[in-house]
Amino acid sequence: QDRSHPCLPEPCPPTSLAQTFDWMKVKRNPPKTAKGSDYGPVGPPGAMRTSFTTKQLTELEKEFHFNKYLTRARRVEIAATLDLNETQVKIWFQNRRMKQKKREKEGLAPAAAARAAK
Amino acid sequence: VMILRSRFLDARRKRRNFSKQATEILNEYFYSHLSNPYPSEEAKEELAKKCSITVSQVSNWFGNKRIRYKKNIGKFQEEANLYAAKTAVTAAHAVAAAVQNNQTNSP
DNA sequence: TGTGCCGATCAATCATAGGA
DNA sequence: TTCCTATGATTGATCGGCAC
Repeated sequence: QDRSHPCLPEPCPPTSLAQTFDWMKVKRNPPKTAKGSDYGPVGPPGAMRTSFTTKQLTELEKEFHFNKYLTRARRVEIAATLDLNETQVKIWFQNRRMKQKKREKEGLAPAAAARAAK
Repeated sequence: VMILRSRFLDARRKRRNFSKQATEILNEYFYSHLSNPYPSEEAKEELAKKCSITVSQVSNWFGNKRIRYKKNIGKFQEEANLYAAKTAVTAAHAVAAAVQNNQTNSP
């Protein structure tokens, strides 16, 4: 919770006509990716964006091909096998489903667009 | 190290910059809605059509624009004033046309 | 009251395009 | 060609809302 420093100047250019709207102040909470166990070296506070390994991504893709949705049991199993949080696995599947939907959508639009363009 | 991930799986990242006119249209929308630059799905579709790009690309453009704008507002000041002036002129013309039209068709 | 999903978005990063 | 900045795309994770 140290993101909001109490002494930030935040000066506005003199001849600035543009205002500072709320959307420009939006700040998200940092990822709370604390592994199941613990870590000693570094990584004390919250955490950072996890970078999945090729192996983890390959296994996740393989599983996704088999099942678009996971059961609690399967999620636990995969998380343990790939050394990830259950949440990370859950979120990965969620994002993967959205990605799939987006691709299907984009995969049909071009055809229609090409037809409409003629 | 193993960060070599995408090197393999992302050969598709062959991007092309949008046309100058497309960028012009997107910027006009962005700066004329600077108080809330979040186009609705319908607005995105309309922009996509005008710019000849996909709705996803419009979303990407606004996402990148918002983040980069607030990251360094000063850097975009010049651009912001440029488009603000442009839309102001457009608005003025619209008003003038409206007045003209009102005088012509006043029952 | 708690959990998962959706849709949108954020934020950091990747990789290329473009200019000096 | 080399170096640096601008920019489109990708993606792990967050936010608000909804359903159960």
